[in-house]
Amino acid sequence: MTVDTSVMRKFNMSYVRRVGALEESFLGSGLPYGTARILYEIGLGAGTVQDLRSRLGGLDSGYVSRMLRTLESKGYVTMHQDPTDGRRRLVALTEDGVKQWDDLERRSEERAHLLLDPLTPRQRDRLNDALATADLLVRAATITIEQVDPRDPMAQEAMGHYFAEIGDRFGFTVGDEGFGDDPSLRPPHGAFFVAASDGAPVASGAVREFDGTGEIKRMWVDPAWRGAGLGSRLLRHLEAEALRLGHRVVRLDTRDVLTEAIGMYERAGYERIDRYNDNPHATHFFRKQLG
Amino acid sequence: MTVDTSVMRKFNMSYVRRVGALEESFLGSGLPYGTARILYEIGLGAGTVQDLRSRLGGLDSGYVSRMLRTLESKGYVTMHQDPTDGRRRLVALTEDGVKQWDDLERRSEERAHLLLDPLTPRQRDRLNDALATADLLVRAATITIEQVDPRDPMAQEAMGHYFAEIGDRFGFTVGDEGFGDDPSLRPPHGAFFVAASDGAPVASGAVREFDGTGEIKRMWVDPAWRGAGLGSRLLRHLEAEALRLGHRVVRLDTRDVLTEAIGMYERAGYERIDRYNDNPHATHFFRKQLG
DNA sequence: TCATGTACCTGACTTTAGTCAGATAATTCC
DNA sequence: GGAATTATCTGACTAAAGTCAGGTACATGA
Repeated sequence: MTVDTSVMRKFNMSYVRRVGALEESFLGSGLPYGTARILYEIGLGAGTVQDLRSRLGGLDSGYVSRMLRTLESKGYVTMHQDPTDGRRRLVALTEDGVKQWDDLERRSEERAHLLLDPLTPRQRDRLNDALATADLLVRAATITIEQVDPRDPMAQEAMGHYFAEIGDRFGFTVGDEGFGDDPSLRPPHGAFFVAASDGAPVASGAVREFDGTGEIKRMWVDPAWRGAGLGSRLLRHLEAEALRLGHRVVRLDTRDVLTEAIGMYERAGYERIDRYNDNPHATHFFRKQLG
Repeated sequence: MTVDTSVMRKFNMSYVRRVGALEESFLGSGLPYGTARILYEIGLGAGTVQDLRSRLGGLDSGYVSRMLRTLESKGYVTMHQDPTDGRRRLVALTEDGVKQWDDLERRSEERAHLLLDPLTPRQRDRLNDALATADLLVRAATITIEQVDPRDPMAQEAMGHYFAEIGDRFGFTVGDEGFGDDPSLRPPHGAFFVAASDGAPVASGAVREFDGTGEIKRMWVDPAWRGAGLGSRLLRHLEAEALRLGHRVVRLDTRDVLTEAIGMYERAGYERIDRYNDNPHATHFFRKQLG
């Protein structure tokens, strides 16, 4: 497979040269780049030091600590012990810190204006569309699918969306049953996967054993992400896991209203079968031979 | 006028976080970022130290000199005196330097692949389209229109394109007449403008005095740039200059085959008039009241 | 031909960015 | 309740990035 990277590389070159100095917008604020980024992330809503570090891509803990000390001494942030876990420290902007943050915002805004203002309204719309598309696809490409414990906060959040959506779309709400913790979705006979972008779950799915064969459960894709090929990617992942767990066949159930999902299953090689369980909300049943 | 910058800013955030590390591709090469960038630019065709500094955005001369010394001691570049100006030094890659450069290329290529490979072919096409559109518009927005002497290399290059195109499209070639140097396009009664992107001319145009009123000449827009609003922008610029030169009226001639140009003149408020000169190739004549 | 300017270089310096090895206090797990 | 783990901090360090003040050789224009 040959993939042409020239368009992307050309774009990177020229865009980074012109704008990539998003970084530069942090300069001139009197704060070094790293420190300004930290201040900015705090203003964006980082609560704990941990949170901050993960948002910034795993910076050294000592390094971050030192920068926080700098910001504290300048009077931009205050730090307090987290009441729910005494090891953690909560970070917050002071009034002066908020001012600094606004200043960074303003600079960033100015920078964007410098580029957008010379364009006609039609060109601006085209540029917005192009950037939004590129953003979505680049995000989609950098999504990672990871196995997590179904009790993990990420998994819980994903299932929360999943059930909320079902409740929303079908006029019923789900109680604790099936949400909190379902051991069948955990090893050794099950597995739960979450696809995350920027630390937020955007899709989830699980495999478990049911009646001697593999079964796919909890398939959910964030509405904003549908049509980006994420569902199929996750499905392939789940099938591979089912195979690893020793199944040659997987089954799943779904509902007639979920037409996109049904189309996806069919494209992925699933065939309609008769009802195999007593799920009252399911209307369609599928199976696929693996390997 | 309120302009929504949020899409662009969101894009910058996420793109720079993921890819903006075009920079990172320079790392792992054994060279620090700055030094690697210098090596890369030399390979791209920088000839003199001066050239290099301007391409890199005006770095400190001492800083660049020191990095060149490093590259020289590693055997990646050689430096010689410029025979045409003994103050200048010419920089070139050695064989080892070319190897290093290829290595940087490979890394940059790998980085792009990392992003493109997870996408489906259709998604890749969409991303390519989006990035190409964004690239064009961003370039268009950062174009600067500058007044130059018509004898300046930039102006000559632009006029070369202009006449080549006319020769190409109308089956005749133009001799020296009008190309080399036309004093009427220079101050005090004329002005020549070039719009440049990345140092290459993409549009040109001139104002001069003819028969007591202003006249617009040498209007040319690079074919790749048509439809990006560049022509109108340049036209407004030329009109402002005509006004500054004391004219209340500008005229121009054009040819019936140039339908885009004619449309642009009409949208800009030009009205058809009778022939006012004896240009054998002109078929349409326009005039506009300024101020 | 001489003053002025240009292109590049050297040395001395500062600030940023980042790493690594412990230390400390709170929490979690048997 | 004690051991292991976790979240954060401190200190000591290095390399990279960048600035500034001269200095030298060459070029240019009156």
